[in-house]
Amino acid sequence: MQVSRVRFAFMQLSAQLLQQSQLKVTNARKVAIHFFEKEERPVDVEEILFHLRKHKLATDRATVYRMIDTFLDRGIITRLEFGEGKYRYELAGSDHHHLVCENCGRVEDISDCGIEAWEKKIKQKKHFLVKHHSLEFFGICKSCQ
Amino acid sequence: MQVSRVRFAFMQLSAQLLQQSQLKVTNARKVAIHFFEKEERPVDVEEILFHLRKHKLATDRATVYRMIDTFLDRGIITRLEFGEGKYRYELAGSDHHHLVCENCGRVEDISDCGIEAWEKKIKQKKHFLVKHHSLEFFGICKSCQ
DNA sequence: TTACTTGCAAAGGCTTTGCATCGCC
DNA sequence: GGCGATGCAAAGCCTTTGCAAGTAA
Repeated sequence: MQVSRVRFAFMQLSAQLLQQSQLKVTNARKVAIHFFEKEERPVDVEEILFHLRKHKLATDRATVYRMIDTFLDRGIITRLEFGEGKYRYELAGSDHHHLVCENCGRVEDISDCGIEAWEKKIKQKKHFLVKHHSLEFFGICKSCQ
Repeated sequence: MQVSRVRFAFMQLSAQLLQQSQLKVTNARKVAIHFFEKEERPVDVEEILFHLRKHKLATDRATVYRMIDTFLDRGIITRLEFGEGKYRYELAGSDHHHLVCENCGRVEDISDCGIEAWEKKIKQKKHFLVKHHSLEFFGICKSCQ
C-alpha cells in the first residue's frame, strides 16, 4: 500500500502518515519516522536505534527490524545497499539516486535519472517488466579530492 | 574427445589468468575461475562451493571467501548485490548491468548503459569523481508475465 | 626454501523468529 | 477486549579471522 508523502511535506509527517498507513501510532514509530524525515543520508538500523535512545526510548533491535519491515511493506521507506554488508533506508517518494563517497562516506542525492526511457526500451526489446531499479555512484566527493 | 579438449583449453586459460595476476595456480582457483567463465548469471558463494564439490574438491568455505577477496583485489571478478542479503560475483570486464526477475530469479544482461555521459556530467556539476557505479533492474521477465 | 594458500574452528555482524506480554484503537 | 506491537532470548545466515599445516614456485 503506497502513501503519498508529498501531501505531508509541510506538516508533521509521523502520526498522520502512520494513521494513513493503518498502523498503530507508537512512540518508537513516530520518532523513527521523524528521524527518516530529518536525516539527509540513508540510515542504517544502528543509527535508528541510536536516535531512539537519544529520545529516551529503549526500543529493542528486533522491534526496529520489524518496524522497517512494516514501513517497507507500506511503501513508507525504501531499502538501499551501498556494498557495506548491511541495508540502509530512506523515506520513499522521489525517484533519486546517490553519490556515495568512498573516503568520507558522505552521500549526496542526484535526481532526474531519466531512466524511465530505459525501462520503456527494456520492455520493448527484452519484454522485461521493470518494477524498480537501483542506481548508485561510488567515488570521491568534492571535498575529499 | 572434443568436449574435454575444450575444457582443457578453459583450464589453461584459468591458469594463465592466475599467473598473469601473480597468483599461485591451485585446483580450487582454476575450477572456480572456470565456473565464473561458464556461468551466465552472477554466482554466490554457495554455488561456487557446490561447483567445487562436483569436481571432487573439498574446498573450505573460508578458502572460497579468501579466493573471492583475492580475485576482487586483482580485478578478476566484480561484486554485485541484488538485495538478497548476500553478494554475487561475476568475471570482470565488460560494463554491463542486469535484469533480475523477482519471480524466477533469472538474470539477463544488458550492456551499453551509456552512463559514462552521466559520470562526466556528475563530475562537472557536482565535482564528484565517479570510480564505479551499480545499476540493476528488478521486475518480471518475459516468461513469468 | 620461502612465501603464499588452505583447513579447521571460532567468532563477528546483520537480521529473523518464537513466545509471552503489553498497549493502541 | 481484541489484535497488532513490543521485549527478550535464541537462532539463522553470511562473512571474517587466527593459527597451524600444507604446497606452488
